[in-house]
Amino acid sequence: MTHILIVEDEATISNLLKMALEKHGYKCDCAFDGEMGADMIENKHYDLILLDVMLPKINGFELIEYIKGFDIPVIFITAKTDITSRVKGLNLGADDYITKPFDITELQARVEAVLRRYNKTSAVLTVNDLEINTNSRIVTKNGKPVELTLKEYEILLLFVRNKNIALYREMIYENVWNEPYMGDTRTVDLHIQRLRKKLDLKDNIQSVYKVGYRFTE
Amino acid sequence: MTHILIVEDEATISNLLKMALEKHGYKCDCAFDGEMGADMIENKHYDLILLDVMLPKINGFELIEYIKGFDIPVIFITAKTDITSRVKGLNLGADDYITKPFDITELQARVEAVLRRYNKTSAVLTVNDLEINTNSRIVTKNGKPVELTLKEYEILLLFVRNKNIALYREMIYENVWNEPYMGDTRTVDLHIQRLRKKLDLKDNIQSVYKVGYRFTE
DNA sequence: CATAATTGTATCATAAATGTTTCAAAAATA
DNA sequence: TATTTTTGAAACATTTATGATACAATTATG
Repeated sequence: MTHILIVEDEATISNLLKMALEKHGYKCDCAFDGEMGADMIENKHYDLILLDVMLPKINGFELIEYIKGFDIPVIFITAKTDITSRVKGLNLGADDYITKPFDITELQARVEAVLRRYNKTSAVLTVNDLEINTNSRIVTKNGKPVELTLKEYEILLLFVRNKNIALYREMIYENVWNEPYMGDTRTVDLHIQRLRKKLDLKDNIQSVYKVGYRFTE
Repeated sequence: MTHILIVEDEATISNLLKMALEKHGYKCDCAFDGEMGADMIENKHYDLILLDVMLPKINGFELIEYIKGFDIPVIFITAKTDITSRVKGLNLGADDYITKPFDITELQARVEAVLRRYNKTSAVLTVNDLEINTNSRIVTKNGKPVELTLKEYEILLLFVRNKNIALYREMIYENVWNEPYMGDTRTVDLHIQRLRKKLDLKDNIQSVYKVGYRFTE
């Protein structure tokens, strides 16, 4: 389980981040100021820190200095307008940054990229004759590349990362679309049908009546 | 991973350097005076040292003397006005120098040049019939030189160094332009179209719908 | 200072992705 | 088995992204 610490004083943003990341299988804790952040880092292991620059008590820059000794990757959160702070953050050793307001999908991609860089985990997911390269975003079936759209790709990724688990339509929708599921649409179904067709996954992607879908090997 | 030590007492400059270099894939540490620099060199391997002449405690000239035994290339940082120190530095064994205030792009080019000289790594990147000489900045296609503008050249370099990775527009922009990407412009797209046209890279530079572009062989 | 080269914006056309609707097929329920 | 509900499949409409071109603005160069 990958643990992420979110150091951010605005609860709205903090919660948004937490929800988005936990949906993708990360465990998140939140600290609301720099001091609290420092405390938490001391008492528990984290694999990644998301750090807002403008914090009460200890600010982001000071905290980064403090974190340095722990060898934990850091992604800075900063306002789009506040260029100088962002620059400063990177200087001090943040591994990446993301600007507010941010695109959740991109944030997730960056979190993964930073974690990959640190852990040297593979960027390639394999299921039978199916291969997903999360660096190049190229998907191959029996070695042959198959063009997937963004939604298709993200649904596939969700499935592969949640093998043998029946996923509710709601989960799928909220994970991929990053917005609340209002029910009664067939959008998810349609995309899954297209996925099945393109990758010949009739047997792997099973529909779970009244619930959603399940991916198996 | 190439490690660079920045020995510089002004945090602003130090940070600027670190940011610019880390964006281009170098890992940087900072020392804030000569003594600290000497310590760090003793305890860790560095591939290159950026060294300010005017330092507290031990000054740059003394430190250079000390470094000599380690066989690490050095680039001197010096004020524009202070020509004599520059000369002195070179005499003492600096491999290059850069004057404050400096142009980031030029600095990066010099860092690469010095590292190449030291490691005797090739200055020529080759992808199929495409050749990029990073010394002369001459790009040839099937042996024939092709004129590229600065932006085109840097985008191409970024692509060649990140083969088979889907790059977000934002990443491309911030790497090449060294400033934050505000979104919703077509600038990157346009330059990529020009690159494709000039070098006939329709197949190599693929657009990744809703994401950005990807360079493949 | 004038000219040329580069870079960036605006526009339109095209292509691709997405989502809704419809109807047929399948599954559950009684 | 009949009925209801859900899913599959196809066609269509809508939205969005990219390619291409022309032109404006900026920056370099002599």
